[in-house]
Amino acid sequence: MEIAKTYNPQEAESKWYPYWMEHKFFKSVPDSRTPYTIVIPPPNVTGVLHMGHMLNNTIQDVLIRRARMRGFNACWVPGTDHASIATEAKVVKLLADKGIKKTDLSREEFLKYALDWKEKYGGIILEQLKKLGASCDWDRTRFTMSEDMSEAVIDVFIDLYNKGHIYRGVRMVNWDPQGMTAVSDEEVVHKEASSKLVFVKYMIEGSKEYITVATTRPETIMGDTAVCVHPEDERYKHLKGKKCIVPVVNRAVPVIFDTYIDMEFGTGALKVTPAHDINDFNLGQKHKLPVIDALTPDGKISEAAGAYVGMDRFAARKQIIKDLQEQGLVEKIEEIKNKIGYSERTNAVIEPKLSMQWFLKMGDVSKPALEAVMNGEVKLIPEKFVNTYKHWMENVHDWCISRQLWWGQQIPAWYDSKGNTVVCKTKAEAVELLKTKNSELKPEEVTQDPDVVDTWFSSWLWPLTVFDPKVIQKGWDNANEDLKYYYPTNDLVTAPEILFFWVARMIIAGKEYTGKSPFSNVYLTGIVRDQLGRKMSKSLGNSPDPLDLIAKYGADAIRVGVLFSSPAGNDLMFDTPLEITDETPLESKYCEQGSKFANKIWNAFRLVKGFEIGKVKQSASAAAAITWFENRFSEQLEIINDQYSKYKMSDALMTTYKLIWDDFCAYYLEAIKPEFVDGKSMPIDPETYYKTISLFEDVLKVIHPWMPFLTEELWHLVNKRGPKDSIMISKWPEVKSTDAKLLKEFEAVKQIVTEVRSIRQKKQISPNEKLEVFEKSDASRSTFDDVVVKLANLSSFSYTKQKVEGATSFMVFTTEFFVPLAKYINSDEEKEKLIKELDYEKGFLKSVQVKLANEKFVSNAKPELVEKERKKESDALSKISSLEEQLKNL
RNA sequence: AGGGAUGUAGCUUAGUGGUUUAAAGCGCUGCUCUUACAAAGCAGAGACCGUGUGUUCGAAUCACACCAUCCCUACCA
Repeated sequence: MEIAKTYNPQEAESKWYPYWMEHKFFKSVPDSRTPYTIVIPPPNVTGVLHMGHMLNNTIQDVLIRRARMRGFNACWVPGTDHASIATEAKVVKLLADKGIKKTDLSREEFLKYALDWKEKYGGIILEQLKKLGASCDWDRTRFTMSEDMSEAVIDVFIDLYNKGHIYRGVRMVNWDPQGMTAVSDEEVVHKEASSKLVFVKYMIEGSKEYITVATTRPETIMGDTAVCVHPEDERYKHLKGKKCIVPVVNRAVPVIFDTYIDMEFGTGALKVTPAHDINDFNLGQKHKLPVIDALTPDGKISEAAGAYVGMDRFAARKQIIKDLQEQGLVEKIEEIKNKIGYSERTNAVIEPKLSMQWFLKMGDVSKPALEAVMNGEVKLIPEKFVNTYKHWMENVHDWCISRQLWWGQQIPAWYDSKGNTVVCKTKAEAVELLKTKNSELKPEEVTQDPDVVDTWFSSWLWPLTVFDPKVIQKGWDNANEDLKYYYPTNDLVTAPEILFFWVARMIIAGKEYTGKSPFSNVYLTGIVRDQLGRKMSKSLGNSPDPLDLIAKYGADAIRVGVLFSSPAGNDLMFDTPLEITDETPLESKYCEQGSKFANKIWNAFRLVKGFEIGKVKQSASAAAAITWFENRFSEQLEIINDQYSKYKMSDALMTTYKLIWDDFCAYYLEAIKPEFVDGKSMPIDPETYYKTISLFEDVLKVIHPWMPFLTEELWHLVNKRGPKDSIMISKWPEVKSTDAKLLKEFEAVKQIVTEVRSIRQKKQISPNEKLEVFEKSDASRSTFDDVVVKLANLSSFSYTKQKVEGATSFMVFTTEFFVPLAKYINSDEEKEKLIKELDYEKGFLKSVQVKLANEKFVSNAKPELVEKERKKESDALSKISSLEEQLKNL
């Protein structure tokens, strides 16, 4: 069979993913094995795969594939999140394009459109994950708004309400005028902006005097109900009891005094707009001021404002400034920097707005969740996030959980016409309950709250309800087999930015409903940035489409590429071009390294496959190489396992990479490779051949979590396989005890080989010319002599008790080696080399001797350390005397 | 404004008081198409570990200050 010279990833990817699916290798059902479980952070139904998903899901897949091979019952639960605001916005826009207004539709009609949209587009991202090789149990695919999952959300709402954790009230909330809904504190992104600070004159009633206030939001002037100054402020003390005239609407409002005011800022006078600023609202409460809501929910000037009605808030701002300037009421305008809140979902400027909302009291429920992280029940990786977590949990505000949307779980609160409220599941129950408060109740007047709950109020149940949606109703003790088996899950892999949004809240819900945290470890990935350190985003145009990268380099290469330099919690500076356009080629050195690695392994296979088995005896070098590689493999595997256990993913990958490239390919395969004689390969002995196949299989196994497609392809080529076989379900290799002395000896072999190669390089001696090497030692033979002969291409490797004349020399550890090279020796070069080495050794010796001469070191340092230094000293001395002798002989 | 994190070769990282005078991968330079792989092989150059001051017999590693970058929290109109 002709084997392609280069690995073709596309072919393997299209072959093996369907194979895995067909044989249900991803599927998990409870059994007697120990479970290993990951629930996916459900991507939005509106989402498409981006680099963040790429990183995140590769890590999850590596963890789950390795766990599966280690004999755990591995279960990775996939699914999507309904994303209220984003999805509703998408559907509203889609309808608008068809000329349909949301307000023209009934709730049911709208939800039908939304569901259709979800059916059509909501699964795209999951299909994309398959291209990556994600080994999710697709039979368990969940959706946060499916009927059973939604019912659990409603049950939780009712339960928490009955426990007194949920309340309804008028509060200042973050209003998204584009999404036309409240959003939580966590969904507001504050960004620095340069704004105009407008100094506006407010005339004092019945006087020609005026007071100047500074504002960045002139469009809220119509909502002003006072001007506030500091009671100690000498400039304004005389205004006590006076009123001033609000411009535009010419309303007289009181001048009030409060220590809240910062006298230094602006003019020390603040216009008070209780409906549009949280602090003004508090001031208004304190001073019993009226509230005038000057804005409509969609961010336009309201009827109540009395002027500029219907104008957009930003247009109104400009217009008002212009009009005030014309009236001579603007004293000056300054440019200032301030922070402006934007909606995470729609990017609209957030408007503080008073409104009636539902809240979850966070005080009590958050305590067990804080404790779980502090006492190590939940480990955050890296640990540095514990501080951040603690800070947030100790300063947590009540959570606004209602959203003025239709796409989501409708709040199970019911009202009558007299202002009574009950919380329960069905209208029938509500009627009964309301009757106890209102004896004249007519069933038809009972209405349900039109709002839905925050999406996070549903996804915080994710690790529970993906297994048993009924757990809230039945209680943890009656949970189904799945939940009992898989919960608590093991690892959660997610981005630090949703540590509070989601992770903290899942712990809260887990603690509340099962008494247990939903996972043991939370691995927080870095943020994927470009080479300038900017977060990759659509709007910047610096984010490559992962599918394009996969098409170019192959999925395995990308998986390896993104993890090569991404330690936990540190951002990943990805190296694709700064601007992704159709013209610039999509290039990434990281991915290239990944694809070169795939090709390297592929070619190692080609070599092995080309071996011809013959009736020959195993060579000494092959036997020695096998022993060495078995030891080396175990030694490195132990390190790799340890790195995994510490979630040092990049390190585990790098160690694996070097084990394969350097040890397996560059040393092992070179050592066992049969000789070429007269342009023909000699046959290999069966023992070495079969051992090599088995070692190759071990090597494939340890890289399989990273490169599932390539390894599956080779798994089937390297040996005969049954019809249902897969490397996916093979066993992760065991660590065996290793011979440290032997490993150390081979390190010397590597150095000898390097030294000989270096001599060839310097003397321009062809790699084909065989050389002779002598080791100055009392020994007469050691295990790896034949390996040295082979790798360094020697005619002989022998031992001598005296120095060899007419030879160049080198040292490995403290042993001297000679290479007779009479015709190549150039004593000047030799001298130079020796002097350079001698200088280094003398410098080193000095640094050691300084330490040893220091009495305080000798008396204070641990005895074994002093011993070590003495050993260093004697080694250096022996090297120096040997070097000096060589110099003398030249 | 407050809090936190990070700063080690051109890039990405490892190293958290003494295992050679700082390690690796990529990149770079030079040489080699040697029959698995030029998507390769071989060799080499390259960092006084952000800056400064301390603690210590000894500091990349600990402390303090400063600088830079990033993140989080906060109502400065």
